[in-house]
Amino acid sequence: MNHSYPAGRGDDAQDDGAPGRHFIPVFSSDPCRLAAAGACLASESCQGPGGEMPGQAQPHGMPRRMVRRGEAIYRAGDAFGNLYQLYAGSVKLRVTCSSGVEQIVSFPMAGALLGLDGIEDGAHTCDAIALEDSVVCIIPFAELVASWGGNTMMALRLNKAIAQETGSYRRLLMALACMNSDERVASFLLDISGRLGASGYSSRQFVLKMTREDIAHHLGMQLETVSRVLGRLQSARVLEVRRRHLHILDPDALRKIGSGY
Amino acid sequence: MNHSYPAGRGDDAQDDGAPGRHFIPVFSSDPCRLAAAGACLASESCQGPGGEMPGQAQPHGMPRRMVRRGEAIYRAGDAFGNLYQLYAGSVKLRVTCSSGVEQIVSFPMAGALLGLDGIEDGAHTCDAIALEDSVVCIIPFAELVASWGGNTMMALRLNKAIAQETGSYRRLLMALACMNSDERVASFLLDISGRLGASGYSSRQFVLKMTREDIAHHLGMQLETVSRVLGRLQSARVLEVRRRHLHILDPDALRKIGSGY
DNA sequence: CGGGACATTGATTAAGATCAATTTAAGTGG
DNA sequence: CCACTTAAATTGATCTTAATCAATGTCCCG
Repeated sequence: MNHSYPAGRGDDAQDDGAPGRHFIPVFSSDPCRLAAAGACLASESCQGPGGEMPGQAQPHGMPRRMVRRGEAIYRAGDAFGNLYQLYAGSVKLRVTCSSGVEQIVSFPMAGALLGLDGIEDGAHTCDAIALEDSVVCIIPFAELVASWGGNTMMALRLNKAIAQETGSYRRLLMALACMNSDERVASFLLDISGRLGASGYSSRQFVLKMTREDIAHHLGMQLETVSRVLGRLQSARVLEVRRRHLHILDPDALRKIGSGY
Repeated sequence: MNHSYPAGRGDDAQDDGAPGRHFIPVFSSDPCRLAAAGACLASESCQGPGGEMPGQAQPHGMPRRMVRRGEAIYRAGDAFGNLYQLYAGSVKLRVTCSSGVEQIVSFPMAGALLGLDGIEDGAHTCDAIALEDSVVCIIPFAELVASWGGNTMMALRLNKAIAQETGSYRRLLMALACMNSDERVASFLLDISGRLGASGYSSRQFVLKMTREDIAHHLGMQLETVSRVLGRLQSARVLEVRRRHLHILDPDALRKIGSGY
């Protein structure tokens, strides 16, 4: 019962090949991990080690912007001009439909490319709201395209990025269409866990940056239901939940639940 | 009560600027309407009037393929090599998840570009199943990319096509997350109606090419529920339903329901 | 040390799933 | 062309899940 906060204290350093980073910092001080993944669209020269986190540094030659918790990076209706690479922090992408109901379409984390929703017809359709103080690299779209200079590979890279977004929507679609609330929450947690793990954080212990209401609006359910499911998973000794602090006790059980028993 | 089948007999020829085509033929004999819309990716030369429908003609210089009802154009797991432009007919895009539950992610109609789900990681993730005898233009992806020859405009056109697919998934997502079954069915019918209207068919009277089960699997509900909703809409004099034959009596009422009253 | 946002928990209700039985239409082959 | 076969659709009865309404608890921030 005597939890050692802050959560993220890794008892799973053997988790995967990632560096043992046991705390989840508010600000990441990594070099652009997109460059490492070959996924950085900004420029080929984005390869510097740059381990420091200077307030206004521009390792890509691209401007950065700091966004405080709750602030928008862009809003639905804004003219599409830039893509944004989320350098540090986390974000919710929200669509508000005419009747005022809101849906969270995704929770991008550090490394994600934001703003693709503006490509369809020149205006953004989502609000991108920071869930914590965050930093984005601003990538002017016109410059990006110009920088390709007829290099088809670069164009295909963007294609793939958009297609990946499509794919993630398709997966969420499946969840909403065919899963019950337990399954939805389980697969949501596994998604978060997996992405944190892939970024080198603990995939077993972490802090949710979003409210229960955000999760509910993401999974197409009510916040009370989210709370109840978490409670149930805790009773079943699959999770340990303390507010936003989450500890996955039994990943296998969670996976089983997430894929429909 | 004495319906004049086949449905599609337009009592709404004034519907929009489209040519008065009152029956829905199994085979369309239109020229590539994608060329007209500037959306044909296959080639710039795809502009011929070509009103005839020769079995193996290749107006794009691209091969065509005929698919019979129930056949797959491609299947999940197939290596991604081609895009397909649906020249005539209609299709369901189906994802089957590990637990065997299936979800219909979309119902592409004539003009649609198929196969984009393969771009993400080189293999298709959906089955594309013909709902009726259909014809597709096969567009080898490598050739398509090669044909751009450094022309960024063409790359951007494909970007936009993928982004549109993303957008349509986002809209379906909203429907599944925030709408009740009446609203879902109404907005589904409006979508079909709108797309038929945009293609020059009657947007008021048409034949659904898919089963109730397909619709249910698209909207995340049970086929019985689809049937009941249609029954209710019929009682409310919003629709006239006869099996697959559908007549929208009160489009305004349907729109109201579709957007949450 | 409050004050307010966020979260949990309980009781009740309603929407849709599920189970089950017909009904209807569309092919199919004699 | 008609009887037969089968897939699809409708309809009814019941049950389950999650929504809704409401109260209370807890933590974080100033």
